[in-house]
Amino acid sequence: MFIDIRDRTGLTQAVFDQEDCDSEVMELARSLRREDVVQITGGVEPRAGGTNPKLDTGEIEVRGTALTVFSRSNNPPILPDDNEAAKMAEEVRLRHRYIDLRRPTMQRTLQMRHDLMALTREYFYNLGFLEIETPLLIKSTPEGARDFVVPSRIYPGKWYALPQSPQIFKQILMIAGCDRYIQICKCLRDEDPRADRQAEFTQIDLELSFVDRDEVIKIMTGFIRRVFKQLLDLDLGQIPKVPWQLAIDKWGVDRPDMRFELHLQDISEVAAKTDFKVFQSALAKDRGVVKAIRIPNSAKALTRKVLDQLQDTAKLHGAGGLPWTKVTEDGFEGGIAKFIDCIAEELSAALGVEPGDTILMSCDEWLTACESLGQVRLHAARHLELIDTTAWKALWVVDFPMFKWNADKQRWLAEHHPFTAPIPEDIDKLESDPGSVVSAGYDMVLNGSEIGGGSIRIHDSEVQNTVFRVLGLEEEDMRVKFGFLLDALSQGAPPHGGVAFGLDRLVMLLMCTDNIRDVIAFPKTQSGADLMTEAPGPIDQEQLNELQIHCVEQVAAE
RNA sequence: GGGGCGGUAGCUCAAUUGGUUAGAGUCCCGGCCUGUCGAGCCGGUGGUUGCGGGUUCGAGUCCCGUCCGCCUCGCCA
Repeated sequence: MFIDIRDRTGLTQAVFDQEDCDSEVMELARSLRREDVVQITGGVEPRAGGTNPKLDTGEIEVRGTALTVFSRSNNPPILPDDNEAAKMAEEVRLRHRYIDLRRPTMQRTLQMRHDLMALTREYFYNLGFLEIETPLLIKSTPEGARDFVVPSRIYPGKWYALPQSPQIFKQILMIAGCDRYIQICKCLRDEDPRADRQAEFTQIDLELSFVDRDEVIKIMTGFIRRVFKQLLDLDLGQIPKVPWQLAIDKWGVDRPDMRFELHLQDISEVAAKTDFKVFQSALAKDRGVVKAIRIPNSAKALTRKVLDQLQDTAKLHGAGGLPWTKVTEDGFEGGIAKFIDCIAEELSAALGVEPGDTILMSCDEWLTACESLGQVRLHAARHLELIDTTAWKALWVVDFPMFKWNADKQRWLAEHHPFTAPIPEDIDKLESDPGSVVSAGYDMVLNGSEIGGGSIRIHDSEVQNTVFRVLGLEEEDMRVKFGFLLDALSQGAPPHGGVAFGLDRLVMLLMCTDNIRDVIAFPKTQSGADLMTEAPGPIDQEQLNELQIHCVEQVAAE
């Protein structure tokens, strides 16, 4: 009579034999069913009937002499089995989360998440950081994501917001003389979730006084290297700083995946020598460029169908199309070959092509051309399996532009957030030429995923006012919404800066999953529902009355 | 808010041009066997085909609406 017993550390076999225990125990053991909760008393011994190499505990077994049944389980709707779970609809796993979490992988993930949090606190506490909590019920601030909102009972018609991040509070803590702050905190943004994004997520949030960009980067580099060394026994090595402009130029994204090559190259000069209208009209644009990537030995793999899919990718990201050609012994063939034959030699030399290569191109205004081809680069690499999945490539992206122009709203938006400082030499240009101002922000990127970012903040209320003005916030509006911050800044504010790391995404990387729900004990679905508790749910009329909230439209169902 | 894919037994799936009583594996229950560990053999329970309409002699299948899940664009300072 064999029984697999499982706890959070793993699986062990127990055996009940008439030679070891009386018939009552035998009978009770025989009555055991899946997921019953038991206590087994007995000796640990080498297995009598041969070992099982597939189990960590395959060489031993517990020979039961006594048995207590703490609790019986109904027949479980799903099994806590990693292989089963891989095939199962995620919906049913989320509905029965208490069973799904029993799976070995889930237990390991929860352990990993805990280890990361413990390590984080230890690392920063040792550097003199203070863990300080900030409020959950706060004032709604403009800009940024949509706020989750909580009605006030005491002030009918007024609302709290839940924090999108503790940003302003941690800056105020610096002004309050707290020097070094850390918090592992929940952040809430009422935006549609994604595979790697939840409305409710966890941040490793910190802020330091009297630092410059490179000091923050140094501390965080030490942190992330420690994380991977301690949790995965992996040395990330030196972490290079890449200016934003170079990142876009070379990889076509502000979070480059450096685990594979396929760099974007600028072929504007050569392309200008053709009569190809598509190139010519792109080059005629302000900052118009022609970019190309060379994909070695891909002529066969990149079939017409695949190229069409890549073209869809390019179009989705703003390009008009995806000019391409293949390289043969006899020159270019297919795609736009006939338009660029005239520059075949020059272009081949510039790109260093060889027969069997495919050349993919984009042409447009610089940012669009780079970004669309950057996405093509990613998709092509995935399709051709060029990504070294055992590699770990981290970098810092620095020198972001301070603002980006939003054509729809016809105004400047903060690239990072409105409290980010410009680099000192660009302060004069804030109002005269906002588009050229470089910010003191920094993002850490690991394997093409942004895992953290931050900036040196503005610690001068005049500069802060100027930035608000550039962002088109009215003077009066500023007073109402950020008056307390401006007041604080004018009461002696130290230079300060900080960073926030996405805890969930870090655990995703550590556990090698691309599903954020796998690293959160009780996650929500893509429509923000908790399938286990069925939140969000209705509330009593009495509660509504108390809050003086009247629902205009009753929900039809029920 | 837009696009794509999906929803049939507890779970994973099948079901011909619309056609008999919606099947299989697994799980579960019972029996036999058994130092088993992906056990084996025999038998059994289990279904409002997500929901609501419509077309039809007849709908899992076709049409309309709706709900839910996943991926994705917008969005995510």
